[in-house]
Amino acid sequence: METTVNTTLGEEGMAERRCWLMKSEEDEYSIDDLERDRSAAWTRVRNYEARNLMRDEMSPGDLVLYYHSNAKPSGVVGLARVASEPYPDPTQFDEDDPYYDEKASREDPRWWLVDVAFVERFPRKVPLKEIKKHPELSDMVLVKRMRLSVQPVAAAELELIRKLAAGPD
DNA sequence: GCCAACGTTGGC
DNA sequence: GCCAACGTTGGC
Repeated sequence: METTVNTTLGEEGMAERRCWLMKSEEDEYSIDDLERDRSAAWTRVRNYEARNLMRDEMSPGDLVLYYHSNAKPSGVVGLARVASEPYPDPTQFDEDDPYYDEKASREDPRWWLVDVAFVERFPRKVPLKEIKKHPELSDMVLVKRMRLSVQPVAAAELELIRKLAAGPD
């Protein structure tokens, strides 16, 4: 019997679970930081497509591939999960924050986010280069497009990357 | 650190 | 509503 994410992680509920990939620059906020903090508000996303996914599509419990961008090499380093309902990104209201948005108001927030919780660090990083080599992963948004820091991932893609993370081949 | 890709802004 | 200028992402 094939091991599935649901059984290995003991997820509660049988509802259909969506999967995601979220990028973070390794020296900005790494998976080590997330493990230390246990969870984090995914602040300062200022891209509408990424916002829409967090605001409209994510559900608590959804699994998230944690991706280090600007790393050596860049790649998927672990697993997280969506840990809250969407709520307004507080940094948009903070005049001292570089991501302050003067067009946003508390009555009409522009930027939304979710909390993300640490699940596991993979035994090894799966580099982007390796992901690009796998025909089964050629439809990933990560491969087809650049510059989208929050993106959907198929369950089969997530499973394969977890397997690759257990060891090459 | 370079620079290509590409999303956003703003003049018209 | 077009599109050039601009700014940012993110691989390398």
